[in-house]
Amino acid sequence: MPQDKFIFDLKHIPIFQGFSESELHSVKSCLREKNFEKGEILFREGECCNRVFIVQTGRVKIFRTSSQGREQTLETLGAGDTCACNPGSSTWSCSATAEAVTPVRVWFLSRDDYIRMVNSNSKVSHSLNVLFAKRLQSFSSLIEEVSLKDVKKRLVKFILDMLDVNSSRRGEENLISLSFTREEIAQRLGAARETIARYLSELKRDKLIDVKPKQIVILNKKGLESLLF
Amino acid sequence: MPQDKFIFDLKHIPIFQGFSESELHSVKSCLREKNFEKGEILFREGECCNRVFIVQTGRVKIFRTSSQGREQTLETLGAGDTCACNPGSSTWSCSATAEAVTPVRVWFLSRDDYIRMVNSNSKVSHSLNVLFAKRLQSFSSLIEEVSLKDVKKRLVKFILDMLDVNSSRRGEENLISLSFTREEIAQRLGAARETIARYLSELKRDKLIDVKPKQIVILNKKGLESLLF
DNA sequence: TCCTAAATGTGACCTAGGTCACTGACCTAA
DNA sequence: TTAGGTCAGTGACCTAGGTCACATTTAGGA
Repeated sequence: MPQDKFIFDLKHIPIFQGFSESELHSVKSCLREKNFEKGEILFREGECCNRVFIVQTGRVKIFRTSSQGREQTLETLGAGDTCACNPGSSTWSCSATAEAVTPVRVWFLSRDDYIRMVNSNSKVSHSLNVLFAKRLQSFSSLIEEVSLKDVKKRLVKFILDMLDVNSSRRGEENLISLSFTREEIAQRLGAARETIARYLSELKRDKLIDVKPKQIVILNKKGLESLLF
Repeated sequence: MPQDKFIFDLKHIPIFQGFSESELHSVKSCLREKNFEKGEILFREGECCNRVFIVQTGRVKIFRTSSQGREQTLETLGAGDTCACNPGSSTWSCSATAEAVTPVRVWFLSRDDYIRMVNSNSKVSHSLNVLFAKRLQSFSSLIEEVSLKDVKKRLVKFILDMLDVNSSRRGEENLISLSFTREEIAQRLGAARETIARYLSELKRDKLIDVKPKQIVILNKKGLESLLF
């Protein structure tokens, strides 16, 4: 039954955790679906921010651009992630740009429905706090990394983080299947593409990792970890 | 009447905006006061984060430290500012360190009282949303600046921002009374003390500003603004 | 299967800005 | 008044990492 499936899906979106069936039904009535091609822009920095997005499938990067065209990725959204501004903000202008890195399917909510939802259900407010707090945490780490750590450390940390995310599969504890290009990694770590390529080569030369197309194999996890300090 | 004064003070704290008298009274009953000397630590990165602070007077810097001892300031809190983590967080460990830059007087709230307050009053949740969203906005700008802008641009932006903050006094539109040391500016902008001194000299040489002890005079605002792009 | 475009590796070069090492200017306490 | 501490300015030096240029590999389409 498609109706039930919808509610089933919603139930697994973090921001709707703990919602009752009836609350989910009222959420459902506001949601619309939309698809974006790879490379399409969901919203642009400075625009009026009149929608809330929830990613169903695909990956979205949120980033800022310098006047010389360099990009810094602030966060990468995957399935279940929500991109929402503060409902009470007077300005409502987007502080960054969002681009589909792969084909993307999202649910979205108009600004008015969003405000209505927040006001009518205090659980939403609570969920938003959790969402914002997590984002703050990750922004704070990003600031520290970009400002205080060198690119090699950032890259090693990135690899180890990816390993944690990927380590679900048994028997492949040391394998990362990489869905990011070097360019994407560079933008996320605030570095140049070439620098990332260079350090990957260096780590390979030092027998800490092995680099294959779309894959990284960890050869010496302890060795990598020791580079973080 | 000191009692009334207390409530009067609370009414002007952004996080308690829109609270009724009785709500403020219940807030009041949880708050305790504490003083910190200049240089004292309010809390340290990694510690269990078991208090919420509201600054009454003085200035507090929130920062992270690299393994080599360099600091990056994340934010500077002044009178009325609140420093609170997400009440629902499972971990509750501070992601940064807070230090009194001047003598500081704060109100604080225990973790338990904080959670109780958030649960019993949905306005608090809403205030937290606003607080977090503002912080996200400023973190996001900080990431962009540190990662994509050179130090000179960051410094010019800092000067112009200070000018906005200070421009309340008539007849002194072009004067900034500086309560930050070069070191503090450097930490906030993610640069070295010497680099800040050098660029200040450069701006002075180029007749854009004049630098006096504890003061900066803007000589050519348009000229400064044109350096931002 | 081949062909083109995108993704990657690497060498050469250059510069922003960090670090070190001084000097001088204040300020406060004895 | 002086001595010690903090703050600020500046020169010398060095290096992480950005940019440019090019060769090479990989991956989808037709």
